[in-house]
Order: sequence, then structure tokens, then C-alpha cells
Amino acid sequence: MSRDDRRRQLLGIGLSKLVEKPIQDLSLDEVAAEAGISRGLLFHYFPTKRDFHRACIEAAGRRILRNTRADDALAPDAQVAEMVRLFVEQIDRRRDFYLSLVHGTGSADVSLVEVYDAIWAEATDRVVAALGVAPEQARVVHAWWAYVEDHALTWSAEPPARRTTSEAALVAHCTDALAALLAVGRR
Amino acid sequence: MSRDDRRRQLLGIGLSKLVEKPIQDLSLDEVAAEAGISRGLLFHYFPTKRDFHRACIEAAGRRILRNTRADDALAPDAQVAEMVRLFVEQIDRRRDFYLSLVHGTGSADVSLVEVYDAIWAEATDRVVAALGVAPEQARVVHAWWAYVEDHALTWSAEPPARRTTSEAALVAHCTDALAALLAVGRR
DNA sequence: AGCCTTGTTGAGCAATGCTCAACAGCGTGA
DNA sequence: TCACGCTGTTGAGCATTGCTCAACAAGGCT
Repeated sequence: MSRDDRRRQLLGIGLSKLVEKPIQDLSLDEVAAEAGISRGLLFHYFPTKRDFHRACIEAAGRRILRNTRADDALAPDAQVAEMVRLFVEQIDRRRDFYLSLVHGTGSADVSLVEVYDAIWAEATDRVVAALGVAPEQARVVHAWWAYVEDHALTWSAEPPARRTTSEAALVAHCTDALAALLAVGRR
Repeated sequence: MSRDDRRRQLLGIGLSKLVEKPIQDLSLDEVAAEAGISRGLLFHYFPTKRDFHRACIEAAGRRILRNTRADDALAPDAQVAEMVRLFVEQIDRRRDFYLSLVHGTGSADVSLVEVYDAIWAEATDRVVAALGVAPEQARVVHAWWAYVEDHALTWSAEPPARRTTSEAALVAHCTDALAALLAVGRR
């Protein structure tokens, strides 16, 4: 198997496994066995377990960013609304995937923090670019994403049948919130 | 040594160690050695490594909540401002401690997620109680805490000498943001 | 004295992260 | 055709580490 194919296969296995259990509970033997290769080969591709873990999270982050990209042709406000909608739906559809791989850092692992930072920086840049937000307000957009994330997580936590808010209302609230927050900073 | 004292000692060691390295890299031998006890005794107090980890994070959460409690006698708005100020200062003073122990879940470990949820629920309750926020708006307060957390983390990430915003301005922005967000929900 | 509780130890097992020397298959150039 | 090297691959083996378990020491109670 080619180098790239093998890497992709291993990352795929890692993603599916890391949804079920934290990294401490995932043995590389397990991954190697599922891939049908020897442990040694796994260490050839990812020299250390931490490297493997980081690569998995990077892959998850790329997937999220890919799935929440809005159409450039839309109007600025519509772009943001679209991003939020895709983001909320992404979380709602695969809450465990999101929680276990994309959300939060924990773990005091510096290289992991960098990965998360890069993901949120990209999401922030998109909004800043779409709306033409002033650079000194970028941190407001960044923090607003945390606000949106938290809303989406609590919203998706309750069973769909019992939801008091519609998805559209949630998205609308989030976009309105961004406008309100930017107004706060401008005052 | 008494049961409680021993537990406290071990948790203290765990807290200091977990700031430096993620749980995967912390061997219980290390903890036992620093405490001057045998490995066996450590497993007597915390039957599994995950239990130890969870207990450490609970302790960290309790510490944060203790350090960010506002005076009940203050006016509602002042209480919130006080909480935010204490929170920002807490993060600024011990950023690594906060990042590695209190922020985020990751790890797909259900019992850990519960611990984090409890911490944020308590913080939310305090604000809801202080301001008399309507129950259906509690989730706005919850998400607002995520907003505040993100602001505090990016603010504390830049070296104090180069900061463009004062702490007071940050706190003011956050409290204003809460008012603005609650107004969005009410519309 | 005998006994029970409680904090404590240390040997030992099995799993696991990681290293390393070597091998198989295949294309390339002499 | 043979030798060479590159690349994906293996499997033995080492050291660490999470965890179990039987046993011990000391203090209080009957």
C-alpha cells in the first residue's frame, strides 16, 4: 500500500476509535490489528503515540472546517448565517465525534493546543473576511465562536423531540448575537 | 497519615504534575514516589488511574469556583463584574493550570464531561441568581461564560507589556456583552 | 492477651509504548 | 543477468506502567 493510502487508513481508524474512548485507553496494538499490520509499521508512520493522536485531531479539524465552509458568492450576512447553520448541524449530527476530537484541549499538551488554535483561527478569519470586521475586533469574533459552540453543544444535548428552540431560531440568535457583540465593542 | 490528609496530599501532587504534562505522560509511580509511598497505597485511595485523574480535575474545578465567588452583598451588576474580574485574573495568573485542568474536555471520557458540566453549571447558576435571569435565558448565560473564557484566554496569552486592552476594559466589555446577549434573546 | 480495623507494603502479572535489525519485493543501471 | 538500493514491512525484545493480591504493623477496644 502506498504511503499516503496507509496514512489515510490509519487516521481513519484512529478517528473512529477515538470517538469511543480517550487516547489513554486506545492501544496502538488495537489500531495495528484493525489495519492488519504489525505494530512496528505503525511506528514507522507515526514515530510516537502522541504524533498519531495529533494527526488524528488535525484530520478531524480539517473535516470540520471543510464541512462548514460557506459559499463566497452569498451576501456577507448570509455567509455567516450559513457557517453557523453548518456548524450547528455538524455538531448535532456527530456530537460525540465533535466533543471527543475537536472541542477543548485539556491535557497540557502544547502541540495539541496549537492544533486547536489553528482551527479556531481559520473559522474566525472566515467571518472577519466575510463581514469585513476591523482587525481589533477579531478577538470578539473569536470569542463569539466559543459562544456559538457552547450554544450548539447544549442545544444538541437535549433530545430532538423535547427541543424548545428550532435550529433556525438558534442560528438566528447566534448571528444576531454577533452583531450585538460587535456593537458592544464599538461603543 | 489520615485518610483525608493523604488524599489531599495526593491530589495536590496530581494537580502540580498535571499542569506540566498530560495524563498519559504521568506515571503513578511518579506520584507515589513524590508522596513517599508505595504504588500499592496509591491504588488503595484511587482504584484506577482514571479515578485519580477525575479527582484531580474536580479539585481544580472546586478551586476555580472558590476563587471566583463574588460577595452576595454587592449589587447584581457589581456581582457579575466581580465574578468576571476574578475569573479573568485567575486565568491570567495561572494560565497553564487553567488550560490543562479546567478548560475543555476532549478525551471522550463521559465521567470527565460530567465534571466540566457541573463546574459551568455552577458558574451559570451564580449569574442567573445574581441577576434574576429568566430560566429560559440560562443557556445564554452559559454560552456567555464560554465567550468570557475565550476572551480571557486570548487576552492572557499576549504578554502583559504588549496588551492593547486593560483588564478593566475587558471586564467591562464582558459584562456589557452579557447585557447585549440577553437583550438579543429577549427580542 | 486476643482481635479487629486501618494504613501500608512489595512482589508479581499482563499490557503496551517503543527500538532495532533484518527481510521481501521491485525497479534501475551496469 | 546480477548487483544495488529504495520502500513498505515484520517480529523479537526491552522497559515502563497500570493494576492485583496476600500479608504486615500499629493502635484501639473488649
